[in-house]
Amino acid sequence: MNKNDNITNLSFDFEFLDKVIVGIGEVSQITNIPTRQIRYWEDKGIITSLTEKEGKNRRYDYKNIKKMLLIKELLDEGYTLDASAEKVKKRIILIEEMLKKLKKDYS
Amino acid sequence: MNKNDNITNLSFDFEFLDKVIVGIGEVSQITNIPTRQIRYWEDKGIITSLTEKEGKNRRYDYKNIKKMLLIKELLDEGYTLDASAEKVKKRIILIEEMLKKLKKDYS
DNA sequence: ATTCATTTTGTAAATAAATTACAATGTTTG
DNA sequence: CAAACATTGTAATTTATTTACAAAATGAAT
Repeated sequence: MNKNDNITNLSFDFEFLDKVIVGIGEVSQITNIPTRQIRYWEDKGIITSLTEKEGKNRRYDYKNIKKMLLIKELLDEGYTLDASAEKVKKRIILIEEMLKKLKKDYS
Repeated sequence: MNKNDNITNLSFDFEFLDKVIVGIGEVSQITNIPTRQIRYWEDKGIITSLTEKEGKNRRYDYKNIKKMLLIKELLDEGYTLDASAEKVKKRIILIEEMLKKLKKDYS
């Protein structure tokens, strides 16, 4: 499969997933997590933003947005924040590996 | 395939593509199109934002970001803005149909 | 039940980003 | 070169975000 097939084959739009970065307000809308809570999680080191590299305001990549969604699910299931974060770590590693692999295969 | 497999199977993270909305600044970073130009295209009716529904500032969904990227490609190939927009319309319809279909199949 | 740690939420003042509406400058083509 | 098309500039205003303080919830253990 070649890069340009991506145009209509969304199943493999990793370029987009890889490029996309989103401000805290939009992340809040996407995930339904209050901005205040997102900042707290970041303060605790559970998620990370691209602030330093990108600008003055927080920017989150796909990996971290996904992380938030997963943590939120586990919180709802009754896990503590730390436990959720720990559990999610493993999944995130899988996601990262898959993204890396797919990036290699389809570019 | 069920909804929760999405967690590690990124090939089918349509939920994300469907939910994601991005501010004009981030769209500009993602696409390398100046914000000024994005606003101009919107003024011309070539792309649309979710401003009215969402808030005071412009928010773009996946479809419109994709549209911008495609238009940009065609502009580089020498098409005029209107011609590019017209050409892209057809591709966008395909993208929309595919998104709709995949949403139905994998949820 | 009260203590204690964890987690979420509130808010004011300052900074950063986006909007609008005006216009100016490029660019292309007949 | 004229004329339509397209991009870019910018000042003043509005909106969003940040930080840093603190106050409430929440929950578990003693």
